[in-house]
Amino acid sequence: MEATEAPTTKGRILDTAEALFAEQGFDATSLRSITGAAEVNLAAVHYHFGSKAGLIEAVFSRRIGPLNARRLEVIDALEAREEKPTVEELIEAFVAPPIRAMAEHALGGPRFVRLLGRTLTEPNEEVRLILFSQFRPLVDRLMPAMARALPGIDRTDLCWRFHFMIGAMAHTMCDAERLEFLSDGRCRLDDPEDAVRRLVTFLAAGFRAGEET
Amino acid sequence: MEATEAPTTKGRILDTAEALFAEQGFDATSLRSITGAAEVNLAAVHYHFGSKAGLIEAVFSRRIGPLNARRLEVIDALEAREEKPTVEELIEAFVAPPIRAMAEHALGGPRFVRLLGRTLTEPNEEVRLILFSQFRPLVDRLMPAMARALPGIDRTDLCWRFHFMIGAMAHTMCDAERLEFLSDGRCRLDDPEDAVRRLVTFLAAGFRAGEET
DNA sequence: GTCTATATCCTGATAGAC
DNA sequence: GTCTATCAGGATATAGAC
Repeated sequence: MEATEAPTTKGRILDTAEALFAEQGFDATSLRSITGAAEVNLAAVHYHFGSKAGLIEAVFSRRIGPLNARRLEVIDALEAREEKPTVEELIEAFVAPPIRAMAEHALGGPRFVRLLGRTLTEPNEEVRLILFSQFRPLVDRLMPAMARALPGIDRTDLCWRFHFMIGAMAHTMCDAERLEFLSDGRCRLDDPEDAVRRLVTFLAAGFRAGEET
Repeated sequence: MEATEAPTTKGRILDTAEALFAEQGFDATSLRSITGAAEVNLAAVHYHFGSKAGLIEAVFSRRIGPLNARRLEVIDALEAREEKPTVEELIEAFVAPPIRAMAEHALGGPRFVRLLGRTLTEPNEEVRLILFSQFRPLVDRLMPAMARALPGIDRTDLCWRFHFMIGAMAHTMCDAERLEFLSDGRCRLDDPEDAVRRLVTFLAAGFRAGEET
């Protein structure tokens, strides 16, 4: 599927909805503002997606599949290798794809990444369920691998730390403004590799805390 | 000011709005649903708060003041002491009050904490500004103290790590459900002291990563 | 598939009696 | 301070022509 599907009506709606949802949130974005900006008729939304909820789901499923596929590819490669994957490598496999995607048009760019990050703390029940189901297979692959990489850390701690990791990652994905604010402009999010490196360093140390050596 | 102000109309509106905002978000919560649940007249909202935006601001300012005051108290005590505050102590001063507040009626309990956590990634511009201004003095006290506690970490790294800390904390505050989901029920948020301990351990290790010893 | 026109409902806000 | 009644506008969704 194309990154930007401007030619077709359906694609234009998806692209515009993604952008407006990311900027304003779901409830604050009306179908009228979407169809207006996309220069498409209001009724086209209901024709192609059935309802607003259908459109929201479509916006997510278009991007999350490829994103999680990329993470799983990296994990597969790491586990097929002879040496055991390190904590750093596993964390990077999880954290890097969305952050790198901020610079990649094909995965929705900063617009979608910000939307995804914010949606990780979204109250809307429908949206939660979509994300839960999409993330389940990923968590089921990653958690055991992390456990093997960190034999000194007990399972409960591992879960807590995984939770903290999601929080740090989500916040990095969606709140470049606050980062600039509290660093007085010192830190910026324009170099994804720099951000990934700093995040992985931080998280790996956190995961290793108290490890028996 | 009382924790729950059910007797007065104004207080009932605040309590109910806090609860509904936390469950559904700001846009999805209508004034009618608030006044309905509070068993108060619709017009009372405009009489007491002027507008919906005024109500939102009131919901926050009632709680954030005391919460940040508590953090500053602890930081003051740490800095008045003879020995230099440790990273762990400073992190706890920042992170513990909201997590402990989940068990404290006086600070709004889990309702408000969840609301605050979610609002840290809120797109609504007005709400962002309220939070930014309330957090500025806290950041200005805490960052230099952290820098003194971690002389081996450069300023830019410190800002990034502070950012990661906010993410981990916010996620812990607002997403107990996902924590249970990904831990298959192993981790629960019902013991605040346990959560604080785990979070502080994780974050302190992250902050110390690569420290010159 | 795309359009116009419209149905139906809900939103925040206000005027004015009590 | 609290109420009723209502305004003006925007929301999602749909029916039906082309």
